[in-house]
Amino acid sequence: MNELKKVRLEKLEELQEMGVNPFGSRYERTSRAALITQNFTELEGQKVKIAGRIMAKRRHGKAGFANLEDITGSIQLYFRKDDVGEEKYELFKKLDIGDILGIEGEVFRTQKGEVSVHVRDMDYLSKSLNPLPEKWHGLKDVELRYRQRYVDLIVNPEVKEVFVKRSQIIKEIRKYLESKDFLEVETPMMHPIAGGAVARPFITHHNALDMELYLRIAPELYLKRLIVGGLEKVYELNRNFRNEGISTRHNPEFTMLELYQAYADYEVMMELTEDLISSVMYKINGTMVAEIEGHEIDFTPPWRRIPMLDAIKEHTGLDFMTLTTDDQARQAATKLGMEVKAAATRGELINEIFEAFVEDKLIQPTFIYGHPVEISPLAKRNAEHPEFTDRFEVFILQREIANAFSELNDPIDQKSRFLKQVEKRAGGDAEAHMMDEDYINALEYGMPPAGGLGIGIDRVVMLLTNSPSIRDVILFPTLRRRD
RNA sequence: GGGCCAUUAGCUCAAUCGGUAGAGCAGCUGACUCUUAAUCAGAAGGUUACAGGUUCGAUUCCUGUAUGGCCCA
Repeated sequence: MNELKKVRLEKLEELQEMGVNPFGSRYERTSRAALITQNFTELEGQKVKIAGRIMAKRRHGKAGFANLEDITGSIQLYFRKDDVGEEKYELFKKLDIGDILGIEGEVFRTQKGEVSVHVRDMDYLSKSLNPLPEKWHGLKDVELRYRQRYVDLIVNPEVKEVFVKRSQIIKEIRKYLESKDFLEVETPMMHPIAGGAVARPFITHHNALDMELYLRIAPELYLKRLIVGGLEKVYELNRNFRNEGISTRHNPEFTMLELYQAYADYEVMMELTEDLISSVMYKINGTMVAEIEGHEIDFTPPWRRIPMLDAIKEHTGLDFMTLTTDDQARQAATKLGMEVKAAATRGELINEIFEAFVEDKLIQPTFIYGHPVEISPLAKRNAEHPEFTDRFEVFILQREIANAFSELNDPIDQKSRFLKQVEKRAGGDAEAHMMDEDYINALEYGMPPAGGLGIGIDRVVMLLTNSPSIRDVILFPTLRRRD
């Protein structure tokens, strides 16, 4: 144990010897730190009771100052031996930065003009035993910041701001969807069959049922069962789990909004997406244009809409309207310098070329639509070009933000798509879809045509808070355990 | 999974060519009844991530491990 902690433990004992409980209980506050400054004219000379954490202390012999912080901000405290008495002044002298106090005193303004509380009485609410990081530089070590987010939140005010904003963003999304009559539902997080996305799942085990379960990779198939059931407009805003690598844009558990609207299609979803994200942007930041990582991003709708094949043509010169066979596609991809698997299909290569040559060019909000059917096993085929689907993804600042499509409601086509996925799986693709007979069964009862949309909430929060890493918008990001 | 980088006092950071590991903040002792990164004086605080190796001598060079960061897959 380090010296600093020992000193604090000794102080704790001294407090107890003085008859002071270092870990107090309920404290009725009459005001808050920042409110005192805001309402100074009404509060001047009035008695207030506040509580919070001591973040700075300046002592001058028989008087001194401290700063107390609560959720609203900071307020200066003024202690005078003559006013609080010998015993309480001893307590003030023993105060450590980090201690949590209840304070009673009068509001006044110091000679230098700072609104402060002239302390008359103080209660210990919690003695802090661990020393806090430095007041000026805060906590910089990113590993410590993630592992001990509580310390990060205490000393780095901008971190608190990000997570307050995150909460506001999610609240605004819910308000928006409620105003459009969407019903918020909760579907299982533990799935007997992991479906609805291309990803590897986490596996867990139910003891009583002696059954393997998967943490969900997406709620999609359950939400569409509800569309079959007639709920018409549903959404779920909650966690998904994918057993994949960790990066600045990936966390194994992440928050996703999925919504489904009966009798709509992917074009309705485009309108909804740009309206939802831009209006939340405006509500949160008061502007449609944001400077993010050196780029000026304009969220004003309508956003650019461009077919995937046109985007590829724009950035590589390749026209896949004329490259119609798998063979031609493989040759073209090889020419671009890509490593091409012998069995790669045209649709798969279109997707790979898009990811390799187009994605990182997409800065402004852009709808990319018309994805190949091979990589879209749950999306409706395009009426004119059945090898493509009525699907889109939204990219902002090179990041995939949303994914949506007209939902495939033909159970026979869906079954054959599943079978193709099962084949891929058998061929070693751990991300390929599993067969879900019950989902087919649901579709066989008849699912109205519907538009579906998924939005990566963490990535939206990253954009709206100008955070370069997903770990900056997740309170407790996944880390390796440290023993 | 691969590449590069980082790890030094509670925190933020130094340390020349391989030669006794330093500072600021915090903490401790003392002075100070309007300071606000308070000031002044003094003393203290280190398994240099961990395990090896090379060397008379390693924070420094080499190997491995751990954790983290960035990039790539």
